Amino acid sequence: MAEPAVRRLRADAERSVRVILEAAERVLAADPGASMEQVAEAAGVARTTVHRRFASRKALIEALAESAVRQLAEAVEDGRPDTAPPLVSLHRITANVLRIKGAWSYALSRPDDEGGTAAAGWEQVGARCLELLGRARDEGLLDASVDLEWTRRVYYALIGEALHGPEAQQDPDALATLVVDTLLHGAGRRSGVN
Amino acid sequence: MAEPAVRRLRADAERSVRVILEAAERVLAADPGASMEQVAEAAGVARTTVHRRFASRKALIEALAESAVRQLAEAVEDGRPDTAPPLVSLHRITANVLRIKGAWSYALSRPDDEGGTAAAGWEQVGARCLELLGRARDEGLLDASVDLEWTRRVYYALIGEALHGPEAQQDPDALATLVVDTLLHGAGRRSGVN
DNA sequence: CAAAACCGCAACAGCAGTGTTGCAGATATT
DNA sequence: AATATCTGCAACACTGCTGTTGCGGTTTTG
Repeated sequence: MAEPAVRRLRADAERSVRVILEAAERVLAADPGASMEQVAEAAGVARTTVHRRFASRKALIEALAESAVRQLAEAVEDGRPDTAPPLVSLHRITANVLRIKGAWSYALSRPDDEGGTAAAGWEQVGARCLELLGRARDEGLLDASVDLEWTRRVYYALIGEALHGPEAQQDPDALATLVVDTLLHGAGRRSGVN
Repeated sequence: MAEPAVRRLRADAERSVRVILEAAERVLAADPGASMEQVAEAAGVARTTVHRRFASRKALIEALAESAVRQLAEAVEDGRPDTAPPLVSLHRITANVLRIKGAWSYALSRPDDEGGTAAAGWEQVGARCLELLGRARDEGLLDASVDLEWTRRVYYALIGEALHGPEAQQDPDALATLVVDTLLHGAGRRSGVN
């Protein structure tokens, strides 16, 4: 079952796939409507080669999303969301995800695509995130009255926002601190309570 | 100066413009790559009529953005951002903006378009928002150490997020409360301090 | 009511993007 | 070294969207 259904690709072909996916990310992030031609050019490859590796434009984008969401899921798991203390895990995951999402911003920009292999990955990430937030709430890190779904969406939005402005230049840990801090305390006045 | 450079449109033509803009919002919100044909059909109008009123696809989208941003600016001003108490103004503006942005989500989805008439409107809205937040900080509503730019972007993101999920069905005031509350306090545990 | 403006309809030209095929030469695999 | 695979290139058909023009009929305006 672990063996691929199709015969394994030759080394250079596999490299082409990688290069094309990376180029697609760059080009489509700059212009979501960009053509296969532009992707091919950015990859330093002929347009026909792109079509050889990916049956259609749709297939390319789906493959891109799947590749990225796999890395994202890995980034989440690396933060040990179900064993480490919630605050620690939250910080680690945030830093990891910021790194991945910075590199694959386009590929990860359509979580709700319906009917793709990537959808499953998104559900896993979403579930893990909810578990973590639930644990955080149980341990008193989050207010008992918060809506976890809403909190998760706010968390996603903060991550997305942190990657856009000038602060995106900061090192990942500082950024993660900003995101987590904002998520937990907002912008209101601190009452000396940490 | 106040008189239009072009001769005033006939009543039915002006109505066409409005109908087309509303249809464009609906159609493009569902699919940003939708064709003029689809817009025309949704508006109950021939495709050529769309082209008669808007020189090009680009012009249509620009007009749509401008119309929406004008309403947005109005919604902000209605909240009296520079006279009312910050918290009151913040709540009112949030409710107003949620209403407008709910109706024109596509038209308002590209604040940084560069080189359009709408850009000026966006700058005005952004400036007003910053002023308000600055006043809120001066009066102790926001923490003295917060970055106003970051706070503003978080505010925008929260508004955008509030319009997507299930909570979007709630009445505008409850929604505004959720947004403002999250902005000020985040999701962390409340320390009994209001 | 008469002029002007607007609309729908049909037809057209043009263009850009997609996806396919065939072949000759380069590259990896055994 | 022999074979299978991959690539670039050129060409092609096809589709869908844009933008334009002209005309006959309708609606607003003054």
